[in-house]
Amino acid sequence: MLNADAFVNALDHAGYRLTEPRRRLAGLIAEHHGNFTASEIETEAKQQKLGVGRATIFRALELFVDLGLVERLDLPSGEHVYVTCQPSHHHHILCVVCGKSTDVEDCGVSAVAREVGRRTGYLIQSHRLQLFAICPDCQRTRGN
Amino acid sequence: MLNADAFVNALDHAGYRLTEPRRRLAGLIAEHHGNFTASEIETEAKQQKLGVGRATIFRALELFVDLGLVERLDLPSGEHVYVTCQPSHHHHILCVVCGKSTDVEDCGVSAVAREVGRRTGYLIQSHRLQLFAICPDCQRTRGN
DNA sequence: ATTTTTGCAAACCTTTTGCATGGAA
DNA sequence: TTCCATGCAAAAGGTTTGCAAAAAT
Repeated sequence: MLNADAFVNALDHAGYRLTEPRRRLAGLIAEHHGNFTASEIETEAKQQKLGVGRATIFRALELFVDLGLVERLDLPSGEHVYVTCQPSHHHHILCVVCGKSTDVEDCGVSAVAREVGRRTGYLIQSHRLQLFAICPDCQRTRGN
Repeated sequence: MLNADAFVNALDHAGYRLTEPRRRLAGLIAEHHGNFTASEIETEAKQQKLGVGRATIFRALELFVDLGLVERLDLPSGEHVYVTCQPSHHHHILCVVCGKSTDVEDCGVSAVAREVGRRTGYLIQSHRLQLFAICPDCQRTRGN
């Protein structure tokens, strides 16, 4: 979980202007512990009368993705969701109940990728692993 | 690579009607060695004057996905592409140059998923691995 | 001052849906 | 003949873009 300052600092550090809309969106995003969609952000911004337009939301999200603070994931349903994350190579595990997302370090996926490359003759450039699961909290709640 | 008959047989076996639009789309899809988008299929259908509507294309693709003959993947760009595949659990390796797709068996990913589950306390439900690479043919062609 | 950023609205693209017609079983 | 499937056109989402106005440096 990142706080709003992390976003603002990253913007500043990368030479982007620290505008009010960006600060407000940083605040909104930082409040999310799970995944979120662009339109959820839009709805929240509207409810809280933050006065930021749709386009600005998409532009800010793209910016945060570029800065590596946010990642866009594709659910099996095809829906696009965003999650905040640390800016390093990693994978994501998503709770299918509450939507919470956790970063996962490599855990051997790279080795698997390398192995597949050897077997198939493909020259692996990159890989993505997505895990869908039930988080500890939701396991307790639902008695699984 | 599946041929058009495989699609037709699968439809028949599952009790779906063997209509002309479905046969034609099966033929179109079978011609694809790499990935393809719904709108590519639409364009091709239009060029070849197959007389199948957009809606029918989406409905047929959904059907083929349900039958496990086609899978929908999400590229990092967010674009949705389809690939033909064998109906069993597996992963995909996509050539970033020519778009060709190859099925990959497990190769240890399940073990990784289990390991992650143990470490994080999440109860893993499913996983997806996508590999982006350069296929042997394209390696030769480009002298990599 | 200068340049970036914003909001708005419209455009765009992909996918879905309603419904009358047509075709398979 | 009875449903299932199709085509069309419209609707529905989600995302991007053009541009003049506003804000940050």
